[in-house]
Amino acid sequence: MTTTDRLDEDVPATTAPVVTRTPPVLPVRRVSMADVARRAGVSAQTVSRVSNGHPGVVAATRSRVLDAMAELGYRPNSAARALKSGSFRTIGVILFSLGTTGNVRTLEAIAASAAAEGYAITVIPVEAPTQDGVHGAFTRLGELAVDAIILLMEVHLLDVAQVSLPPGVEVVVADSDAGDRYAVVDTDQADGSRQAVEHLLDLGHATVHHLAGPAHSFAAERRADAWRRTLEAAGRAVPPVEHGDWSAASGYEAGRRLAGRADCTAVFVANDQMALGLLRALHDAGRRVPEDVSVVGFDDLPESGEFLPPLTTVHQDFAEVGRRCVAQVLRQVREGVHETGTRLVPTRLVRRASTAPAPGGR
Amino acid sequence: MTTTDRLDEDVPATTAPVVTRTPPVLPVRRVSMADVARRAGVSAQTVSRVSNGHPGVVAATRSRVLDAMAELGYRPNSAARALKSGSFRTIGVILFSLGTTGNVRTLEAIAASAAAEGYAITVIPVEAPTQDGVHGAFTRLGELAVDAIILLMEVHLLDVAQVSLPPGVEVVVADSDAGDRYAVVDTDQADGSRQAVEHLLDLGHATVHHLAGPAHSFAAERRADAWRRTLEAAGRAVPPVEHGDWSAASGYEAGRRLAGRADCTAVFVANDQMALGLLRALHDAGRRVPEDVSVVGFDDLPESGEFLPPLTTVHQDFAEVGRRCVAQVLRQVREGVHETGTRLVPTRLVRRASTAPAPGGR
DNA sequence: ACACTCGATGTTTGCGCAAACATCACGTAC
DNA sequence: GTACGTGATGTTTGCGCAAACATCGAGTGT
Repeated sequence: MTTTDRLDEDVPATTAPVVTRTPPVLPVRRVSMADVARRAGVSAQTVSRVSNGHPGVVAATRSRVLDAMAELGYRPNSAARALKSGSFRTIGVILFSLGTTGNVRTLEAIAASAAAEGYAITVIPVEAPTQDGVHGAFTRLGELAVDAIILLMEVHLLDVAQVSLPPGVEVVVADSDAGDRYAVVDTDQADGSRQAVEHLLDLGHATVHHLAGPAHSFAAERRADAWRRTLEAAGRAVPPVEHGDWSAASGYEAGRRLAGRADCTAVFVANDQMALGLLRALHDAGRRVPEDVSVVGFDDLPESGEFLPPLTTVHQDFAEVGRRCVAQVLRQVREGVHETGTRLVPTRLVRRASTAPAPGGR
Repeated sequence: MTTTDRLDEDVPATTAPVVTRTPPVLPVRRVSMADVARRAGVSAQTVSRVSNGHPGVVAATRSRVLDAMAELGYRPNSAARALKSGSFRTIGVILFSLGTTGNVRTLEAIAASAAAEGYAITVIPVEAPTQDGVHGAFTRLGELAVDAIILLMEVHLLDVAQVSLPPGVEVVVADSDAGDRYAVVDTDQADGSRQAVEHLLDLGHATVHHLAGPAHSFAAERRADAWRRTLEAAGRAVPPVEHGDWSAASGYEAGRRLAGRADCTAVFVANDQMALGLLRALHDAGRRVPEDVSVVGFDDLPESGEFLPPLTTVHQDFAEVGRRCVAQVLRQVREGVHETGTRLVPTRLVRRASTAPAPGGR
């Protein structure tokens, strides 16, 4: 330790755990339309009209009502409004985890798109059933105050988690395969993988190894499938697949195994985080990237361009996926139709410094 | 290009943009308690009692009602319930961006804690006012169907975004400084920074450079302040500060500038993403880490252990921050008290491979 | 000058639910 | 046998809002 003490005394604002209480302002019944109406000397209906911007209220009356609203601090009760209108103006997003970049970025786009449409987003994390018997509070999703649901997970996991979607609520699915039952919006996993593998083959590599995601993952399967098909279509050998769990640490482990294979000159990694770990494993094993081994990732994280070396990867347009999910689900809600089928969002390869011609050519 | 065509034809499920429509099932008025009551041959009130698990319903009646519910697919209308009870069982989380790891991880913990308490989370992204005049749909936060709000941003940004918190709603703030007005839960930024700087000084570095976050950020200020104080308390020179915007790319830029300073043997970086870019900049400049330059980050991302080299960093317990936010805000809601004051969540230094004794000792 | 139109505003009503209160059928005490 | 308690169930009511309908007054055409 050096000489400084804790610095707390100098920064009282953040460190003093002082708790002041203001007395419970006792059941302050919230001001209702009737209160505003009384104050403004009009009927409740007129307040409603002003509140909703309906026409047919003369300017003088309108401003009198607005003044009353401001003085009383009126804010409409959305429960009552929802009860009347039957709509909550809210979309539920069900997901397993916020731990993956894809989910988060998609959620962000969903939230932004929904806000632009005047909808709020309710996030519903469902727990893996690995937890002891106690399930999350949302086994009864039916009670959620949402008009529609976007499922940001694989459909079959719903069963695993022992939750069932409420009937009569519109659903759009991302990141899964259920185009026969639901409207699905997804990244074009297959085409992105094809681009990645072809890029490596074009560089002269005899074949391409693959570090896949977890076995049960739909996205991981899609990417591995497309990798295999592309190799087969080009008449190349299909090396055994390595599996990770999407984490950088699992990428490191798999990378140690791959580094040991002398024939491994090119790796297509199913996401950028695992690619990060793989890069470190190759570095530790003395295999240079890209001189000895070329690496392509999948996702294009904001920081992938700062890896050592900057990572060539498949760019996913999470924002577009989110936007389309919202557009689709709102269309279903508004038009009252239930649609099925899959819409794919294109991907594109971003070439950086982690890929190079095969050592020795071919 | 190699020989493969697009693979689409082989994977019809994900690629066929077929849209089937089922006819709008016309105003399917949702089944209400009255419907269930009629079916079960009881009164609506009895249905209500069963629905809420109230005692005083004989077993035979109860099961008759439950059967009717199941047959009709009844699910309670949360709008009506909220209208009666005055509570939505929902907490709003207001944030600027889901682009920072801290926000996301905290949000995740908030969602999990809230779910455990039977509360849902509504995410409200507010837009930076840099957008042309059009503000988000949530300028009128007052209409949100929430019982309380957790503010995951700096309070003063509310003004910047021209939104104001609805009166009468309980608020808890994270990642900001407003302990005089609100209950605040925050990471102990100052102590974490102190640990980082002292660690570097203990390793024999004459002083420590700092790559700070954006100037307007509260967290960035706190970390820079503590860095400066710790150096001053140890009687060391305080080098000029570099600034980034939290992104890895900005870390690279700042790293290029720092790499040019011969006296720079130790850098405390305000977050791990910038540290990633800084590592690459040092590498590109031929400065070895940790032999020539030691680097300490802040956050401890899941992948920070896979950087090249694995990053020594300050671990933030985002999950604990989230949990405390929920606990605090629910306490305020349930007990009807408004509290102020700040609670700090401790941090700890995680030592990995990016720090080493100063070159040449001192 | 009269009937009539039309815009501004007020009144009634019911959304689904759950407290509060009412009723009803038993059983028990004396 | 009468009175009364007890527990199960039914009835009434109103939460806050906004459609639907009612009313009212001022203008318009002839």
